[in-house]
Amino acid sequence: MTLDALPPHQGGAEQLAHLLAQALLAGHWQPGDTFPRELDIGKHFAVSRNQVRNALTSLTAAGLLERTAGRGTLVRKLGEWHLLDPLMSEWMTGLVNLDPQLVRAIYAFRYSAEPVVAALAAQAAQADDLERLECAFAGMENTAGSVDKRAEHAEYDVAFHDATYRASHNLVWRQMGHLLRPSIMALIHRSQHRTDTLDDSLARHRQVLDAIRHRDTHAAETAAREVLRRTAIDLGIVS
Amino acid sequence: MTLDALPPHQGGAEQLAHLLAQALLAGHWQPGDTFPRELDIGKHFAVSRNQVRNALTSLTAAGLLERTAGRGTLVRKLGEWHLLDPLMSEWMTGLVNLDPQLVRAIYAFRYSAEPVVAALAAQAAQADDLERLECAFAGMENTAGSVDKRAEHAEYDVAFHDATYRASHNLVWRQMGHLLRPSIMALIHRSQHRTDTLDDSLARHRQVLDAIRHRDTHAAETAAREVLRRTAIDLGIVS
DNA sequence: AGCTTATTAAATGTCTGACATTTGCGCAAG
DNA sequence: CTTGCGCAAATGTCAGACATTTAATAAGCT
Repeated sequence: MTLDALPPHQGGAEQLAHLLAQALLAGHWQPGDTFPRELDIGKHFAVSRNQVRNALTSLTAAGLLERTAGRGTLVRKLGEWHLLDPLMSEWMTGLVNLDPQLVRAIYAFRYSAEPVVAALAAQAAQADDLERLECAFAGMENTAGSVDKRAEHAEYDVAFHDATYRASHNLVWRQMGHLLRPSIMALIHRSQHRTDTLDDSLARHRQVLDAIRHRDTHAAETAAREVLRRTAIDLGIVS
Repeated sequence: MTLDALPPHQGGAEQLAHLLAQALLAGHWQPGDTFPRELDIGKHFAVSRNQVRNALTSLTAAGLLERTAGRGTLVRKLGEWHLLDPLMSEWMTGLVNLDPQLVRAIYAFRYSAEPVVAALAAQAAQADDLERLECAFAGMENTAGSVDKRAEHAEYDVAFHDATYRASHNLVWRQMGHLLRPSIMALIHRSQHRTDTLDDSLARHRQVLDAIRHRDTHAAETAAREVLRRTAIDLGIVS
């Protein structure tokens, strides 16, 4: 695979990393392939070798590439990616053609984890946590239905789930909130956003909120599971 | 805080990063403090500015530092650390004075997560997963009791839990296995390793193994919880 | 022919010095 | 007291040469 198919870029090693990462995530290179050389990348995008090296350092840290002196740069397979690296979430967000295997894996994780997280949140939530949750839910309500507010709605959706993870008051769970963004963003492109499904989604989210507010761990657990059942349908994972 | 208290190092930006990271994790600098400048670090350890920059790049990616041109390098607080970065696990492993808040947070995560993971493993485990689990468990048995095999025993302990995460056959859960190593290694230094507690720990691990082997999700869930109750006692989190 | 050993080419890694850019501070004019 | 200018100090960037590792190739010996 060559670099010719990639769009131009404008300034900064971060953007270059973003560009190359999205190409890798989209499967432009097969695992095991040799990635273009530093100098070639520099020529193609008209950037210095330093910028290229900085970008490739990020990709290597994220487990997307494997570099060894003399041999070159190899593309690693999906199983080796560091999915929990915050940079990965950034790169995955907004990517239309995310590997279905990946979407499914992240969903399966959320389906098993979020009920537990919601239960923890019901135990540990403070006043500010509830405020965040309510604010996010209100935003979801206000942006529901309008077609041109779909992106905004997704942001509130992300905020709601992120607030749930934060409310667990556990450092580890909290950082996992990064994974939500790409998962929820994938919803925008895959779901039809019919009115009745949106209402259903809102109702299930409200039950999570209420359960956490009433400190009902069991209800929070089942409500979170119900939200994700709705999500699975919208993602097309189950009919 | 100065660099004078740090041990010398020998070659490689990775080792330098390891050294500085452990100093940061041990709390040698307070959050908000300004970290030594690149040139000073280079002088002190007799390495080039390149090596220093490479090391600091890793620490920055892990959320330990925040660098801005002109201002300098600031130390970030514990809540900002990227605990899920594999490098962090490497750095935390073998650190004697790990922040109790961190040990507790990781333990709380495991206590809520591992029952779910064990249940998933009971559903999804294949033949090779069972083999890994049995091999690790056998290693734990063989190295129990002997004082000079404590490190080896811990390795088998890590392998057992890691095999459980792997057996869930979920890409996200699997990567979380990194967190196990520092958590379990902390056990070595904190627990008294009396014979009866070791026997008890082994018995509970065996129940997890049996439950997964028999594909009993509920039993796996409760057995994993029992293992972690034992761990909590050994960690001194509960009496 | 087959195996071992130099040689060479090609890629990433490293060093060095200079320069660019950003930030915070001091100082002076208004 | 505020504003603006300029200086100093820190990280960021660049360019070029060099070092190191790796794989392939050719030479040479048995």
